[in-house]
Amino acid sequence: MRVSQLLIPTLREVPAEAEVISHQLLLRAGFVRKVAAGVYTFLPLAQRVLSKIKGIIREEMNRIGGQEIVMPIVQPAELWYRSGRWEVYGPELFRLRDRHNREFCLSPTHEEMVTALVAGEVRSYKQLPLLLYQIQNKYRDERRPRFGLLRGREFIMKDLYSFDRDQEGLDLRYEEMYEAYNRVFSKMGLRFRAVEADTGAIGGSVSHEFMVLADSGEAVVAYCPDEACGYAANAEKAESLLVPEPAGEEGPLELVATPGMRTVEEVTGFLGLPARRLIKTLLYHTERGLAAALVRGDREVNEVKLQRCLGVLELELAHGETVEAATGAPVGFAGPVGLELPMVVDREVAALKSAVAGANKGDAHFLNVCPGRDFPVSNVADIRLVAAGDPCPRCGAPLDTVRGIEVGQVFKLGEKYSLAMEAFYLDEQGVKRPMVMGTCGIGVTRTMAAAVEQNHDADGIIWPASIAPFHAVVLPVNTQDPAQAAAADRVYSLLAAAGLEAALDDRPERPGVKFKDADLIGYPVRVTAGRHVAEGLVEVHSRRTGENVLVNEAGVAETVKRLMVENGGR
RNA sequence: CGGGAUGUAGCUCAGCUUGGCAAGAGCGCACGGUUCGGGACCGUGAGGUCGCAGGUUCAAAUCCUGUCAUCCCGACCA
Repeated sequence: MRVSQLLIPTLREVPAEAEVISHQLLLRAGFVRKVAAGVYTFLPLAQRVLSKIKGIIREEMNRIGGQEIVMPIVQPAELWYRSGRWEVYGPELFRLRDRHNREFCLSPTHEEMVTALVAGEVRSYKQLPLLLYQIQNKYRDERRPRFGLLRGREFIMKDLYSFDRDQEGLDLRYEEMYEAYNRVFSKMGLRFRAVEADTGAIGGSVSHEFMVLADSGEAVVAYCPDEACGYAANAEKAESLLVPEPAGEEGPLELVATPGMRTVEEVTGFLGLPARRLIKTLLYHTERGLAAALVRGDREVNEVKLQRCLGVLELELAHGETVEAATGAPVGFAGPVGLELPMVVDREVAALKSAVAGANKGDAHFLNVCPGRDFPVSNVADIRLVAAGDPCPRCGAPLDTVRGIEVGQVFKLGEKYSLAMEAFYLDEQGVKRPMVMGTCGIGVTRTMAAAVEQNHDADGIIWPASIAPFHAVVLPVNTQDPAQAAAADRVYSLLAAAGLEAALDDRPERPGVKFKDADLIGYPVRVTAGRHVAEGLVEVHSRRTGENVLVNEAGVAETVKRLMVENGGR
């Protein structure tokens, strides 16, 4: 395609609204334009990248037997009432009413709809397993859209739903989806890691997330550096081995004055004790009232784990006034002794022999607090956040952490939706059974942005060849020079004949502009027809490695292919 | 949801404190010319309801009130 005819509005300056690098580069390189907060138009280059990403996904979904369908974006509330998620989903669900005042929502996901479809159309075990998927717009009214395409309110997602006869079938399906996802992201040329994950709002039991590794990622992954072990989990979910801590002698409960000592640092500094000997008591507000969470002073609460443990939908750290009203002491002096609230005790706290804790009284703490003796430890659980250096739950090696962008997730849903939507089948004996479901999703637009986050330099984007908008750009240095223009045209035709997608930058711009744009847009390979055309040679340049080779026209296609492979092509 | 900031040409921004000549600059765009291997130069020109509404005033981009939008930070670790 001729660049002079393409809509590629590149920008010299960084738009003021863009903070993260993928957002800046996608705007500057002419891939996207913002329409509203978290809502974007995809211009031709972006559309080409998205097509490549979708193509790779389709190949792999089809390979495991997936059948592509398209379901509506606008969904009747009735479907969501049936699953209970009309209430559960909260303000993130885009809700609307039609002229008859009937309630609808814009779909954030399609479990209800696809299950209702299958419930109506599938009757027999002979029709199972069934895998349906779609690549469709999704809507989430984010509390705060940000990071450009990484957290939008409208985005493109591939979602697949599997329907099996039983748990064994689901287990098999899960393996297939997991492997398919590994192939998908490998083919995209991205550095990624599959990690154990919490199942969140969609519900279900087992889940893995696929993380594109990038320092700018929002998610933290804890992983075992021992390749043979291979443990890796989202920090929201990650566990660690319980290490018994020699934690002092039992002694009589003692009240000490700790005037103005509110924080862990202040209290431990004042008393001359390590933070791991302190019990931190956090009060949380839930829809079922207040609850207390107890972790060691040197630890942080993992709210995802806590929420799961309490079995609540809302979980928010209580405000200062609430804490005072509940404990009778200002913030900083809460403790478990005598506290009349449901309590979740972290297993490390339960393991302490003697500790310091707030006295529920202003400017005072208790010494020698003994879990079990001075307060009940009926509800013990792992509710702490892992940290780098904690022992791996599988092999004990110190865990490492890395940041990532979640681009895909695989779930086992089980029978939750098939029961709610009455998706049953008859087995060989004529017995009615609920289908057992699985699901997996890939954020298509987010993957594009994540690819940029991971693959760029000071000059612009460096697309992996398999998802690049074009494989190469052919760049005549001086379009006024008939020899260069003609050589560029010939090379462009040769590349097309070799099955390569090339763009021809035939704009009558000065060379500097075209070179800058080529770098910014991130074509994996650039073929320059310039001063060496007189000798019958053109330059082939790798965007990623900077490798530059002079070849004659007959060798161009082959050289481009070689450089593409080195740049994540296939 | 709480806090902060911003809104002036397609983009980046100045002007606002202290109201007052015709509302500006750079880039981009159009035309002419010179240039042509890493975002050229000269000349000419087009382009703006100063986010929107109301108010104060002889006079508002500038002051006041409201509103909308966008961005950032936070959403409490006791």
